[in-house]
Amino acid sequence: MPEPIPRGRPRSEQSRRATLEATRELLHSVGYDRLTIEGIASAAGVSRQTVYRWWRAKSAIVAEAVLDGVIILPGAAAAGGSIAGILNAMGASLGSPENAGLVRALAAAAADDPAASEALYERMTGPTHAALARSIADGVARGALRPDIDPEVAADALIGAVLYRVLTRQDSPPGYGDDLAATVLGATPGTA
Amino acid sequence: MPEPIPRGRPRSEQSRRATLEATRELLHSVGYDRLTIEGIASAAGVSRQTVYRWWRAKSAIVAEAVLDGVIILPGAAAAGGSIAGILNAMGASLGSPENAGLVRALAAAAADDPAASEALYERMTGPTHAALARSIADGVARGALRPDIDPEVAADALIGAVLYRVLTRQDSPPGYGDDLAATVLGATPGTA
Amino acid sequence: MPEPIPRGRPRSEQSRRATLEATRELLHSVGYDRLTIEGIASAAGVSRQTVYRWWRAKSAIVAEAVLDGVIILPGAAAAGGSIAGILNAMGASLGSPENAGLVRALAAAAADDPAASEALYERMTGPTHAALARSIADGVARGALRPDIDPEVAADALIGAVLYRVLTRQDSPPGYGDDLAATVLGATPGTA
Amino acid sequence: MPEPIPRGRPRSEQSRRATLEATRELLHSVGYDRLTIEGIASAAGVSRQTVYRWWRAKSAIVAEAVLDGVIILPGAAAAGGSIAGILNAMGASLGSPENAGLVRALAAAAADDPAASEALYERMTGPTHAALARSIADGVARGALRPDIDPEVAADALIGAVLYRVLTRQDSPPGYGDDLAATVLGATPGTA
DNA sequence: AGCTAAACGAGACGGTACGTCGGGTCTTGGC
DNA sequence: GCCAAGACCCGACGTACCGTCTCGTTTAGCT
Repeated sequence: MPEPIPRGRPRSEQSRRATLEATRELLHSVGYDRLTIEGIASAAGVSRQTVYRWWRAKSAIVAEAVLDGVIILPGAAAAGGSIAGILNAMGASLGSPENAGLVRALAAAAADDPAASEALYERMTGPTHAALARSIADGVARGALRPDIDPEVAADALIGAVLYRVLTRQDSPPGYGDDLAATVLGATPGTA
Repeated sequence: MPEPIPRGRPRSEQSRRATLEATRELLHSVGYDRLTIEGIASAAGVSRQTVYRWWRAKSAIVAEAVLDGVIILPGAAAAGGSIAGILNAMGASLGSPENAGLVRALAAAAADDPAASEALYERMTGPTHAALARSIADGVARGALRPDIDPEVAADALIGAVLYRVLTRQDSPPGYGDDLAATVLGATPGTA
Repeated sequence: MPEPIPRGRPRSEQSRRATLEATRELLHSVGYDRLTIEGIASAAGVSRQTVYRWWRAKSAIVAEAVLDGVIILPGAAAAGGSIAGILNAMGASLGSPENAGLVRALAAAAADDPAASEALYERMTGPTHAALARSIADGVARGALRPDIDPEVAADALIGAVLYRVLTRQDSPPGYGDDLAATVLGATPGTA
Repeated sequence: MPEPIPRGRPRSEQSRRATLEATRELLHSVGYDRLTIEGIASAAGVSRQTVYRWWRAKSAIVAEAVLDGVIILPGAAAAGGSIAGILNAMGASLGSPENAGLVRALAAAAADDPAASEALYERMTGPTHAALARSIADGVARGALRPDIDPEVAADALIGAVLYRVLTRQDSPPGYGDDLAATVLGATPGTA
């Protein structure tokens, strides 16, 4: 049994949560570049040492916050829905300035650290990507979508388009999700 | 005449270039997060004060380096080519690890500062986007592409797909540009 | 009976000794300033908490180590001998660099904390001082020493001279004890 | 000329003085052990970095404060006076609790760092020692003092006696200087 | 040629955050 | 109730950069 007997004072789950939530809060308000471990600790009411005990860098805290579901972005949550449903959920929520800022912060975290990048992929874009690809593959199989569509690549394009607009700070108009689906898949929302 | 008569010692163009080039170099080697003004100045053989005299923040230096063409990414350069040509140029060059790193650094800069974001858009993705949209619109007008394609949105999707793969650190296989064009536009490279 | 019945696990004498001996060791090797409770505990193979349970500060540990005889300096031990004998024993042993370092460490401890100071006085310099004063008083009474000598003050001067040379890091030459006795008491070693 | 041309912003003499004076103040109030660079900087109204730029350790600051005359102890100042005059000046001033505390702090600094030790010797005890030795040698030569007195050793004994009483926290009674001179030199104050 | 004015290098300054060390306190489980 | 283990908050350490501020020096255009 490789399970080590726990010794000493157990780790405070409350401190862990407070740290992750403070990180989310600060990511919202100041972005990734101005996010500091000092600031996280003080906002969480936790000592700096405790933060350093459990995380090696600010990107690692962001990664865990994402993996833990403390930071949630819509899209993945709508994984069970239709293609246009997912896209509209993404577009709508990312349209709000605060969520757009959070996405940019997460992109910066991903750019900074491969581990954070992987965490983000695993928890946020990955599931959405998979859901989209599955729906598209299904549509292709049913003959409802063009046969020359590669579902994986199409999912890249759908997610990428939204990401591109957020990073370049272009608002996505209300019906953007529908337009995107129509353009990429050659499908009106209702048909897919 | 709002043009002020230049007095005193003129600004050193050499210092300006050295600063921008050192910035490009460091963006390559350490990324945006670990880029420091101190480091730029010392790598450029320029005093810190001179950097601060001309730029307000590191993101501003990055922005000017981009606007000035000191930092160049392929894609925009291939603006005159065919759709698949542009995509393959982007995909190929971004496939190389060093360029991918540079793209991630620029994405972080864009996430950090709206001004840098705008500069990047104006000089890097914007022209590519416009070229793609023009070519696509042309194809649609000629009847070579599906009529339900919105050229602007399609260009978002094409660029976004590549960006998405770079940010999530997924290598794009050799023929990815072709696949992408086929999937989004329903066109084989040769026909567009 | 004010003697409380001891309950629970008795205090570990081994931990106590190990702590005091580790303290002596570290006082030797790093001095008082760089002496840490953390270091003592780990060198003694004892938990930090156990140290804190029994001592309030590092100076208290030093004090107890002295009182307990774990730290011994010559001089007091030679209390039964002649004046010159005591002085030469002090001079000789303090002449060795390691003992001189220890004396400086103890002086720093004494400077830091009145309680440590008192412990040192009680166990180390006090007995030596008393022995010297007694011998001197005896010599004065016997007419072997000048009558205008105040034995207490003379003892201050003898001990102080050695201490002064150690603190200012001046080596005491071999015959320094004799010179000192001759100068202060007007006596050649043999006559006292 | 090995004189380097001064470049850049000149060092602030005010910051230097403020640092040294804050050090003296804190040495008085908290002693050497609880003296911190953080505390010095904040008491001096100077940034921590500025302190670190000029001094490598707290003992170095103490040393410079002594060498610079920011910390002054009587004795050396009375170097021109008679033997009993010097001793009484030392005794009287060291008798005051605050000065005694300062002496203990300086002793701890000397114990901590050879460089500080040397500075203290050069500026504080050294001159007093030399003055005493000179006066004593003079007395011996004039026949006013016993011929078997070694002036250097006698000076050790006189200074050492005072130092010993301060370190062991024994108050020196008013006439202690006279007693000391009489005991060590066999001389009443008036005769020397 | 001398004067004026701005850019330049050097480098000190007050700061903020870094990542680490140690100090004391506390909370577990085992003895 | 002692003890090892180890987490906790706190404060200081010494370092790296930040952005600002003098300095003396350099390099132009204008008298």
